[in-house]
Amino acid sequence: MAMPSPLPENLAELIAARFRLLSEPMRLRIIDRLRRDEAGVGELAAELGTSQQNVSKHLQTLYSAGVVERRREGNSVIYSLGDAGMVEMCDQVCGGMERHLGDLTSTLETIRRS
Amino acid sequence: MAMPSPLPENLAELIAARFRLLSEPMRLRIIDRLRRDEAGVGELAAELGTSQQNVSKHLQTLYSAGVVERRREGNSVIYSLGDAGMVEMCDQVCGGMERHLGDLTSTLETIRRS
DNA sequence: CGAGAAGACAACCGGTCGGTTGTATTCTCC
DNA sequence: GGAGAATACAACCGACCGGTTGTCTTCTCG
Repeated sequence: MAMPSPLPENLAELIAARFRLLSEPMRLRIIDRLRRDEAGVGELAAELGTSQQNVSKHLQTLYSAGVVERRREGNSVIYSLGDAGMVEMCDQVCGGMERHLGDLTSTLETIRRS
Repeated sequence: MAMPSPLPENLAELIAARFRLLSEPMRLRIIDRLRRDEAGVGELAAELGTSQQNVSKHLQTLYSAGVVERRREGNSVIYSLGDAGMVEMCDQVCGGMERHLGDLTSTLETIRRS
């Protein structure tokens, strides 16, 4: 897919919003967990070591963006990944970091430059 | 590249920081502009319709993360892209949006769900 | 050397957002 | 129907961050 050039402001905002979804560690960890298997809110909260409310809030964000699907099962709500593209992006950014000579080097580099 | 699972907190933060770089419209527009050709700070500011200070600040951010290279040329400082992976990520997120039935539909969907 | 151009740096402000706390809603089971 | 479990919703707070304003440094050129 070709990006229009110069990138219009409104399109830039749409793309930025997409990246912003993945710019929070907790959301990345939720996606990573759902990548292996669907799960309920309480289950996610327990495994990720945070509150039910926090997980619920992030799941709302991801659901509004279409990243995640949900389905009611008895008293629970089961969430699962609904957008394979997001997982691909996670993998790609990992590749990008590998290209930067590993996490440690990248981190040290950031510190050195700041 | 395989992602470790479950995703450790510190690695999640590194990845999130990477995505956060691309989560701002102005930074995306700077990258998009540099994609075609290298440019100086004032040049970028004029073309993108913002202040010299603002562009300079964003360029510092991108430089610290290794996304952008710089070189002195007389009285100017010329910036250019130094990380091809970032451009690939921009293209991929565009593909993801196309998968969502286009920008308009995606936007309407977001509004409807909020 | 003095003037002016180009860019970097610092302080500040207002909005956004992640996390917490408290509560409302919805379902199950007895 | 009542109790309790699972989840969503709302209000709040503190931190972070984008943009602006002001200034300092560095370079060029006459």
